[in-house]
Amino acid sequence: MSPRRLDPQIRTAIIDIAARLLAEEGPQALTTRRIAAEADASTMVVYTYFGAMSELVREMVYEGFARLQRYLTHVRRTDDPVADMALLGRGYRHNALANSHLYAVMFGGSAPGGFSLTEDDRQHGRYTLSNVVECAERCFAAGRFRAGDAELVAHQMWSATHGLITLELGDYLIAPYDADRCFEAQLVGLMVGAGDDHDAAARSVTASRLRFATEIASVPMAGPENLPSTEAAAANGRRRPASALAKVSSRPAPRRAEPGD
Amino acid sequence: MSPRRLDPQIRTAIIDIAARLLAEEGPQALTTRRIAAEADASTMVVYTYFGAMSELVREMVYEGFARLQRYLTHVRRTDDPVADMALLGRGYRHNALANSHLYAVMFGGSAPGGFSLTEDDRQHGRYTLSNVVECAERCFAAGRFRAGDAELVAHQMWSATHGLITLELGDYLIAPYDADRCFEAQLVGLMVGAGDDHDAAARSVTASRLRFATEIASVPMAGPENLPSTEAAAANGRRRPASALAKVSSRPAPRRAEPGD
DNA sequence: ACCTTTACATAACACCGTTGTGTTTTTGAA
DNA sequence: TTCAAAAACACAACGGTGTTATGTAAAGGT
Repeated sequence: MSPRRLDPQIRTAIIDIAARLLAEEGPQALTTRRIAAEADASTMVVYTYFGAMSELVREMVYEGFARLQRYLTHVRRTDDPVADMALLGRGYRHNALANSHLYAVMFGGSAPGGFSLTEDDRQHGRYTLSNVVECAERCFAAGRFRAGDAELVAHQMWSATHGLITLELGDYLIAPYDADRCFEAQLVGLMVGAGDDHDAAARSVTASRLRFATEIASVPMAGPENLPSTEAAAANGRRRPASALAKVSSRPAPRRAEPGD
Repeated sequence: MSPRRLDPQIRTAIIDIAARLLAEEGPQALTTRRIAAEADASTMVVYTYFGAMSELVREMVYEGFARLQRYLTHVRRTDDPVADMALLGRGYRHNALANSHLYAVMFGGSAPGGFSLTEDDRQHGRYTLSNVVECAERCFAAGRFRAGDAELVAHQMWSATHGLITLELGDYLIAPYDADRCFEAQLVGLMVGAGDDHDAAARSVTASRLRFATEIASVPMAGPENLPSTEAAAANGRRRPASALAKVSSRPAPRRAEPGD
């Protein structure tokens, strides 16, 4: 027996290409033929390296959860836990807007290539809530939130923020009730709903706005090349291999307003 | 000149079939060939009657907004406007769960047949908020909500409820933090966040739960046959024309828990 | 050097939305 | 009543999708 091994660099290159296509041109650009063309290969690469298109999408979903987690873990624990909580919300929204197409896949919005979330995938998503749960407990300890179930509070923060973001990505929030305005109001409303005093909540939300630039926007976010099961392959200096059909790309990803004011 | 007119009954029959396919088998069953087969016709019917698949989807989206509006307008205006507000939320969720696939299309979740929302479509969606805005104003007048922007409050109610529903439809909310529990907690949290006293909010939310059966669950919701531009055609007694390939249908729409407990 | 196992390319299959190409049917006017 | 124009409709095709069968070339342990 003497098989022939897969090239891990090709695997990461495929993920890189797919992530770029999803980010720049949306889910309808995520086709096996398009990916193969960008990689100067045949459509078989998707099946030899991932088994199916949906598994390739799943790899990107994992990367998406990892990025979200990275943002949330960069929120510092200060003596104003309500401001920390608001900043977690800002980080969540920042990640969703920076990777809007991927966010839609992660939370059931779109399903390119027949992809569907498994229970394991969803558990990855719920795991990121642990940051919020811990922060809610600190809000309890500080006497800012009404004593209760921290995990339940975290779910309320999550669902409300998720809803605002999906409406925003669906272009449902327009002036004068644009996403930024609704988000700021929602942050205060969530803190008050959890038990905080209105004026204190407003002050903490304002404080979190100032921390956004240093704790969220500046988080080093490497490209999709370093993924799970990527190991080395980063020592290689070249970028992607300059595809044959580098067509002028229909439209270069619609510019969206950044959340951090 | 002497053209040949379209049969309005066929048009409504197509919409009926498409709505049933979407509801029972999801967006992936909404294909021109499948619709044509169910209608014992060729795929051309979709194009002669609707121009394109996306326009047929648009008709169903309009019906979806009409149903949502019908639920919301059946919430009575009582002397407990906070309970009215909570019941609006229950009606919103009830409609979303009863027409989950359609709800996903209405708010950007899925896009069968290359459908995409136009600004006019979204305006239909925003219009249903007027019920909530009016209710928020009554909450202000009753001294229950902190004085402010009724439309902004309505947006907070909307985005939070929408977020919980999309997470619920994506199977992200599981025990012990299942959708019902999160929703009840969210209702109270939203009212408190808008300025209501916690105990008063809890009482009103509980009161709204009792009103659900009579004001929401019992709303007469006719099938998709009476749609805009349907006019008569209802005088016809027959149902759909018993398609040739009434295959045993993969799975009969997953059963979901009802919100009104 | 060999031989097995696998990667890979090519082409095909079944499906999709859409669109030509005819034919059939309706319908207002002569 | 007859006629002809215009549109509905069926059929088949076109370009696209994910996936798979088939053949070939290359890699690696013996």
